[in-house]
Formats: sequence, C-alpha cells, structure tokens
Amino acid sequence: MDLSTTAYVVLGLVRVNPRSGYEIKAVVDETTRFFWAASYGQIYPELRKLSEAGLVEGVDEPTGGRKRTVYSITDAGLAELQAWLTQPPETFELRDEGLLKLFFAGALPPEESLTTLRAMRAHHEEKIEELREIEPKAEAAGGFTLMVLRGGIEFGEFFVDWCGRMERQVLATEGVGT
Amino acid sequence: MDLSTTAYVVLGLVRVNPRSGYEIKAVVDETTRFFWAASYGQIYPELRKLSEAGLVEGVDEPTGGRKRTVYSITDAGLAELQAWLTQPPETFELRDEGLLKLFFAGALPPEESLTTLRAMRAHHEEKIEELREIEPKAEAAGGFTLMVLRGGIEFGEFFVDWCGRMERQVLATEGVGT
DNA sequence: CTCTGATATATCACGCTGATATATCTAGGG
DNA sequence: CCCTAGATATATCAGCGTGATATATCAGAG
Repeated sequence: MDLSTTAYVVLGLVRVNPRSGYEIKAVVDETTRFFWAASYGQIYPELRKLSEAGLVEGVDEPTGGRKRTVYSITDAGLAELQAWLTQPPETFELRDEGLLKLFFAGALPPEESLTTLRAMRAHHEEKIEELREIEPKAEAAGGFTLMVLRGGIEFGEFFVDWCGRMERQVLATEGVGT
Repeated sequence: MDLSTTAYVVLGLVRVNPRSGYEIKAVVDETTRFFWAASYGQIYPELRKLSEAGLVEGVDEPTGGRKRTVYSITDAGLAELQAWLTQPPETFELRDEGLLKLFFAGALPPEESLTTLRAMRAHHEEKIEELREIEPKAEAAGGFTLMVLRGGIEFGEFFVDWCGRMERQVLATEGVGT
C-alpha cells in the first residue's frame, strides 16, 4: 500500500476513536510528538489520501455553521495498520543541535561548552516535567501508552544525568583540549 | 546571518581542514550522522551559499581530469561559527518508528510487540558496534569528539537495557491490555 | 455585545532525504 | 595491457515534513 509513517499515526489515532484533523493534531501534540511529530500540512493531505484509498472514512459533522469532518478507520484501514505493526521498525533519527555544538566545541575555550551542556540539561528537565504532567492520563490508559511514556521519562533522566556528568568533567579538567 | 544548522556542520568541518563536498559528506557519515545527518542535496548548495556569503572559500584542485573544489573557512566564517557556538541549542528532534509501533501496539495481541522491541534492541546493538569501531579514532582526537562518541555509546546501552526490560515485562504479564 | 481563545481547515516556502545520473580516476586480476 | 569494480566528485529531483500564516466560525467571560 506504500504509506508514509505519518499515515500510520493517523490510522492509529482514528482507530481508538473517530476524530477530525484538528483533534488528531491535538492528540499528536500531547502523545506521539516526542518520538514522531506531525503538522497540519501533513495531516490534512494524509486524511484525504487515506480516504481515497478507503482506509478511513470521513463523515461531515458540522458544529453549527462551522464545517467539520470526522474520520474513522475502515476494516481495510485496520488491516493495514495491523500489517504495519508486525513489520520491524526501520526509521530511527536523532537531530540534536546540542550534541552538534559539543562536537564543534573545540573551536572555542572549553568553558564555553558549559552554556551548551546546561541548555541541554534544562531542555530535558523541561521535557520530563511535561511528561510527568501527562503521566496520570497515561496511567489511566495503562498498557503500551504508559510503557512508552515512562520510557520517555527514563530517557530524559538519562540525558540530564549525562549532561551533569559532562559539566563536571569540563569543570574538573581545564585541559580538555580540542 | 541566518544560516541553517547544516551550514554550521559544513563550517565546523572545513574549519579543522579544507575539504571537498564529497569529503564533507564522508566525514559527516562517520561522525555527526548519529545526531545530525546531511545529504549531498544539502551539502553542495550549502557550500555555494556559504561561498557567496564569504564564509568559506573554494579553490579548484582537480585530480587529473576530474574536477574538484576544496573549501576552507574564512575569518568571517570562523567568527560566524564561534558566534553560533555561544548560543544555546534549540532543535532536539527524535523520530523513532519503533516507539510509535509500541505506542499503537494495543491494536494487536501484546506478544506481537516483542517483534518491535527485539528489532529496536538489535538496531541499537548495531549502532553501539559501529561507534565502538570509530572509538580508537575518537580517542586519538580526544576532547569533545571523544565525549560525544562515548555519549552515543552510553545512550545506545541505555536503550538496549530499556528494550530488554520491556521485553521481560511483556513476557511476564500476559495481561498488559490495550 | 464584544473580545478572546478554541475549533477547523488550508496553504506555502523552505529544509532535507534518498535515489539516481554522469563522469573520471585507481587498483587489481586475468 | 585491458577490463572491471569501486572510490572520487558533483548534480538533480520527487516527495516528506515543518512552521508559520491565513481564514472563518463558535463559545464563554466580562
């Protein structure tokens, strides 16, 4: 069927209950965003494609004069989602400007790298906070939702710890060099 | 000056020694790729832009009849790179199809998630191997190069450990649910 | 009644990837 | 000596995905 990964995000979310494009974006922003983001510019065209392929079905449910299309998954869509789930995952990509700055930190005195390390640590501390706020909801859902969220928290903690250790290393040795 | 982050990758790499676009891509593939990838379609246009802006300087150094342009950093380019390094990093993005599949794993019996978890673990085990192969080179370079590489290995180990624990959790509780 | 913010959809420039094309050089085997 | 495989070098392009922005309607607070 050859769908983009984001298409499966859409399928997976309309499966648990029917949603509009706007709602999908909102759910993405407080769930999958941490490991798979999606924007409106992706979601709306994707809904149209999936609809044409018969994997989701859109029903007009206007609220007053404001138009609104709610999509639900079809049998074919569910089959497609399940088939995808049984395939081993492929993409893993990281884009971390902080690590990049550390990598090039030899172009300045070593102390300057502390700005980067502290900013990285602060960033992950904030992420942990965000995830902890969602945690009650995930606890209610249980299962894999909770597993993935707790994984995110652990990952954040790992990163915060690493930054702290590296900060101390830089402070301890003024001879880090290049 | 408003450069893309990839522009700074190019600046950072031509700073340590002058390189062609092809060489830049090769170095990226065995260093920054793990936290900031770049493709030819990005590197060559970027070199042209940086050259026009006077941040790098290209010199034709053909090898026989095969043309080749080697770029080196200018004073303005070095200043630009250093200014960027003192700014706190912004982008941190993760794109992990495995976590996504886990998140939607409720659409199939829990045991099916083991395929995903095992593939994720294998992926990170391979990454660790790759990094360990580069380690001697990084040890020679020392400083931040080594710091970032060792960080990558630690991160991989964290992930492998997490996958292992989750696999055992799934096996232990056949009642993980949705 | 009006203003603010949430709901809903759409669009677009730009960054970036992955694949592919073209051409030249080098090293090694037959 | 020639041929082939692989490395060097540059370029191009469809398509994914982002972030910002635009338009319009609705609900609730003051």
